[in-house]
Amino acid sequence: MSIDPAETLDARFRAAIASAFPDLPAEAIETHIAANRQPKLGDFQCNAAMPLAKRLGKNPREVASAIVEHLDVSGVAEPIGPGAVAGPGFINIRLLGDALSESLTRMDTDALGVEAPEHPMTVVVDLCGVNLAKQMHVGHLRSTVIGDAVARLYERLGHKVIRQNHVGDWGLPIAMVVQKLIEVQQRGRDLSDLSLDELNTLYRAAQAECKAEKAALALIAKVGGHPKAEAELEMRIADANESMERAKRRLVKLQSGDTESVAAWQRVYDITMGACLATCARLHANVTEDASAGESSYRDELSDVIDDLVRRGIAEEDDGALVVRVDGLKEPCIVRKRDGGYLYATTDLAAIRRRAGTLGAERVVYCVDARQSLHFKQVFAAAHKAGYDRTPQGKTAELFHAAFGNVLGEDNKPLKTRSGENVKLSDLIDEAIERAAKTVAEKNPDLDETERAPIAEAVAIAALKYADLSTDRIKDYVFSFDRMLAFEGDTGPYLLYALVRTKSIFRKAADAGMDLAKVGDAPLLLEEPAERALALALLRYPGLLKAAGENHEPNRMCAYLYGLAGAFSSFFDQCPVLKADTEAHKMSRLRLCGLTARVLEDGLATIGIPTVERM
RNA sequence: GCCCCGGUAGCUCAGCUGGAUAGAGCAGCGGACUUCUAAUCCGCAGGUCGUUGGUUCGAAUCCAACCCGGGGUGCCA
Repeated sequence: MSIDPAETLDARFRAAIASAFPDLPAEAIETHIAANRQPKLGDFQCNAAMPLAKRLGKNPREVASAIVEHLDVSGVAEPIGPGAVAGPGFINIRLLGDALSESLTRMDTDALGVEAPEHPMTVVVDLCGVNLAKQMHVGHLRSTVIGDAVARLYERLGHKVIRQNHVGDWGLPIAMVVQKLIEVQQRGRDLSDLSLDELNTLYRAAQAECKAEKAALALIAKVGGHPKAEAELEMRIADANESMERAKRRLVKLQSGDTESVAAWQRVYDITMGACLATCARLHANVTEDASAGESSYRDELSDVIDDLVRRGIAEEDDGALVVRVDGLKEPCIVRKRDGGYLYATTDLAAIRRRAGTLGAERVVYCVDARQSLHFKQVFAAAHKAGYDRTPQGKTAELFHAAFGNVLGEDNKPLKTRSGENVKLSDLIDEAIERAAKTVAEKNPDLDETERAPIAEAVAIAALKYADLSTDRIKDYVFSFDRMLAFEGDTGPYLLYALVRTKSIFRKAADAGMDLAKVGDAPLLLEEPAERALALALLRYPGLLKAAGENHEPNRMCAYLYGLAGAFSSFFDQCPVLKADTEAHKMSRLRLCGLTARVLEDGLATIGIPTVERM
């Protein structure tokens, strides 16, 4: 018997359907066991009769009756007679209290009922994706937070995870800032105390310098502008062109390993990554230096990829560019520009080749902005055509784009500062902590200063991450400190609060001199509706974890944990623990508290949300 | 033009891949605290699930068309 009652019921109903309809091929049997929508009617329901009736051309209620007649749920559920068939053919199921507590008892292990996978996979998770010379901003929040959660989910399920931070650390834009940095250095600026802010300023200056206003010139040429204005614009374009030429020359030097260029590049890299990894650490996101696999790391593989694509006839010339055409997509994947330069598609192909071919990834999950969706369709298809998605064992890796939407401001437009700039992630974290500290101080004045600071930080990060993880990935979401830190309702702090209450009661019990060593073996008495509801919620954990992980849907874990916390809060409200009538009830309820605590902690840790002991 | 993604309560969002009377949280109203941490719980009210057709025992969910919003769309990333 499985820990999950739904699985046990699935097996029993499968058997019943098979014996009721012997002509039905085994693979055609679907039991459609689901949690009952109305707890009044039962814990679970079987919805198999209706589709089966359609297939067999019979009356669904008669089919349901036939299933019930052949059904054996002894030891699992209360007897199911013809009266359990409702509506068009639903079969309502109520678990036996004993079966419920037995299942829960067997779930109460270190693994919390999560079984090791039959075939552990190697999974590469592409996350974070910062760019050199730029601060981490809200654009990186989701990739980092969701990516880390996806990675942790796979790890928790027992797979091998390799995180890859596909740092934007190569190409012309980076050459621009390197060029700029060297110019500044030549003017006597000592680079030893260079900050990321300053680098960012240099980056923007370089971008501005190189941007020729060709569109404006074309317009003036067409409409006819003031000759003086035109002359001035032409001069600026000449300057821009010159800056661009310098940047291009710098890129060539960088690519050829020129000492001065590489040193400057390394400086840019170190400063940016230092700040990036520090921010990831503040976010409790497991992104470290050894996850870094920037675009620069593929620089020596690009020409090889191109040669290979050409040699094997996978890519073809088109209008001077080199493209890979794939079935079902109108737009081909451009892998080399007319001027011979490579594109991000080229790097991404090399990345897939390395991830599947060298790292042995059977799955690669890209936690990247939804706007890249066409790009990934093209690259995935091109990689498949070229066989770059093949593992050393000859398997075809599954490539997923775990796309996500924008973070919006209260005005429903992408979140920006008042001056229209990207919001720095570190500023966002600072403000969240500041606000959380205020509330924590308000709600629990008993905490002293040294205790309060780490709690405020955890609460803030939990609020921030939960807000990002709890909605459907693909949708945009509106960022609001007030809502995420409101400490009421569906928020990170609510979950932490529920956990804190499970912890607090153990401290109280210890103070009262109870023997807590025996709690782990206490028989579980599930009598009150709130106890049953909590038990049913707990038992859903292993199945939920698997579904949330394999489908890259952290929001399902959030919804589950919120439901569990709610079930616990109701239980806590309705069932006295330390003041229960009998010793057996005290112990049973303490064990429920302990199990709830561990599932909450495990679930939160699995999506990268920090927890606290008290708040 | 073509392609992708969204549209569910006043607001912010779920909806387990076709199941019963569409659910939460905020906000509103009404209850429960000399507390096992009320950052909570219980209840009330709030909906033509963008629109119109179709598929079937049954549709927020699948199909088609259209409307609105966002994004992408051959040599930026």
